[in-house]
Amino acid sequence: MTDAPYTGSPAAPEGGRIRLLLADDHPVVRAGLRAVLETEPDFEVVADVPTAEEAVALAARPGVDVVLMDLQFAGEMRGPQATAEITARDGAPRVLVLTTYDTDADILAAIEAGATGYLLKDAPPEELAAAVRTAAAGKSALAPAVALRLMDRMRTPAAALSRRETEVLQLVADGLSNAQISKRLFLSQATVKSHLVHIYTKLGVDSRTSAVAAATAQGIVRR
Amino acid sequence: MTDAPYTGSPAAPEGGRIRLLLADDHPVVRAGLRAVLETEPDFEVVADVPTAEEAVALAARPGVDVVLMDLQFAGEMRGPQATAEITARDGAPRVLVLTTYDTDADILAAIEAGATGYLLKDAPPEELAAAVRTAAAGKSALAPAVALRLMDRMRTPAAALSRRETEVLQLVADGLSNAQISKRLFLSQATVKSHLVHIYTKLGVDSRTSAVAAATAQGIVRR
DNA sequence: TCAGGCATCAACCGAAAGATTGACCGTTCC
DNA sequence: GGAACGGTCAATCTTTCGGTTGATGCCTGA
Repeated sequence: MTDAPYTGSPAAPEGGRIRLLLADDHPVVRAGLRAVLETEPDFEVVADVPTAEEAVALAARPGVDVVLMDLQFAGEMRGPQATAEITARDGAPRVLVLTTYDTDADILAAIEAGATGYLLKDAPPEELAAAVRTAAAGKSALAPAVALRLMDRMRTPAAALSRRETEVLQLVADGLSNAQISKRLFLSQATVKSHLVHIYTKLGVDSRTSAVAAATAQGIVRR
Repeated sequence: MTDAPYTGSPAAPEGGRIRLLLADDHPVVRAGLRAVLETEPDFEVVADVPTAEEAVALAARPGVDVVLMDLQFAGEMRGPQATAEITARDGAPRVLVLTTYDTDADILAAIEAGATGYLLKDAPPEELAAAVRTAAAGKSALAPAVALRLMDRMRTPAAALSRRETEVLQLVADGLSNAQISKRLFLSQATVKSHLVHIYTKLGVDSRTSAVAAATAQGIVRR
C-alpha cells in the first residue's frame, strides 16, 4: 500500500525498459500476454514459464521488474505461495496477479502474499499495460471490479469465522449431518449445533444450506 | 458424431487454408490464439470477436471453416446457444469449443448444441492445431481430459436428473428452503419434496446438503 | 393402446435441525 | 485479576426436513 522508496531495488526500471516475467500454465494465455505486451515499446518480456516454481526461480535472479502471475496452476505450487516467496526477498520484483476469478478469498490471499496488483484476464490491453507501469513504479494496481469488491468487503465487517467454526462449516458443505460431524470431530451434537448457531449469526443466514451458499460465495469453504 | 459428406459444405477447406473465426471475451486469449494459430501455415484467422452475437453473425457468412468458441461470455448470449445457432444452418462451419472448465454439464451442453469438439484452454499449441484440423475435416475432436470424463460418465449410469430436478437442486445449492423453492417455482412444497426424494435416490444420498455436495462434485450444479 | 417416465399435489409421521437458555473451563489481553 | 472470547456441553422446545403412500394428468415410445 505504501509507495516504495527508490533505493535498494536493483530491479528498478530506472529509465530503461520494464522487464517482464510471465507465469501462466496456459500456453495460449502466455502467447497472448506476450503478443499484447510486446507491442508496448517500453516493455520487454524476458521469459514466460508454465509453472509457479519456475517463476520463483527466475524471479530470484536480477533482471526482472514485474512478474505477471496467474493464481491457478496445474502443478504443486499455487500462485499465492509463489507470490509470497518472490516478494519475501530484498529487491524483489513486483508481482502483478492476473487471473480469471474475482472471489474474495483469492483476492485477499494474493494481497496478503504481497502482490502489488490484481487484474482480471478480461482486462483490455491498455488497462493491462497501464497496470504494469503502475506496478513497476511500486504503486498498487487493482482492476476496477476488484477494487469494488474490496470496498464491499470493508463495508461489511464480513464473516471472520473461527478456525473451529470453519472446520465445522466445511464438513457441512461436504454434506455431513450434525451427528456425522460430531463423530468426525469427537464432539457432542450440542457443540456442533452451538458452532452452527454462531456461524449462522456471523453469516447472517438461518439454515445450513444457506450458510454453505454464503460461505462458498465468500470463499470461506472449498467447492 | 457422423462424418460429414463432402457435398453441400461451401465452407469446406478443399485444398485451401483452414479459415478460422475466434470468439472469446478475453482480449488476451484472442491475441494468444491468434499468435499460436497463425504460426501454422495452413491456418488463416479471418476474424476474432469478443461476443457470442458477433460470432453468430460472422459465422453466417461464407468464408469460415472452423469457429473456436469460448463457453463463457460476459454479455447476454452464452456459448452453447451461439453454438446451436451457428450449427443449425446448412453448410455451417464447425464449432470447436475452447474453455477453461471441464464440468459434465458444460461438456454435455456444448455437445448437444452441436459442437464438433471440446478443448481445454490449457492445451498445448500442437494439440490445439491438431484439433482444428480434425474439426475442419468434420471429425469430432475431444481433449483427452474431456474424453476421460465422458467415458466416466458412460460407465457410471450417473445422475441424469431431469430438467426440473436440476432446477430444484440448483436452488437447494443456493441455500433456499423447500418453502422458498416452492414459492420461486410456483409449486407446492409437496412437489418440491417429491423432486428431492427422486434426486436423493438418483444421487445415492439422503439429505439436501449431501445432495448438493454430490451434485457439485459431478458438475450438475454451479458453485 | 398401454406402459413408463415426468411433473404435479396431499396427508401423515418420525427424525433431524434450529432456537433458546444456561453453564464450565481455558486462553488472551488489558 | 477480571473481562472477553473460544470451545465445550446439557436440556428443552419448535420448526423444518425427510420418508412414505397414494393419486392425477401429460407425453413419448414400443
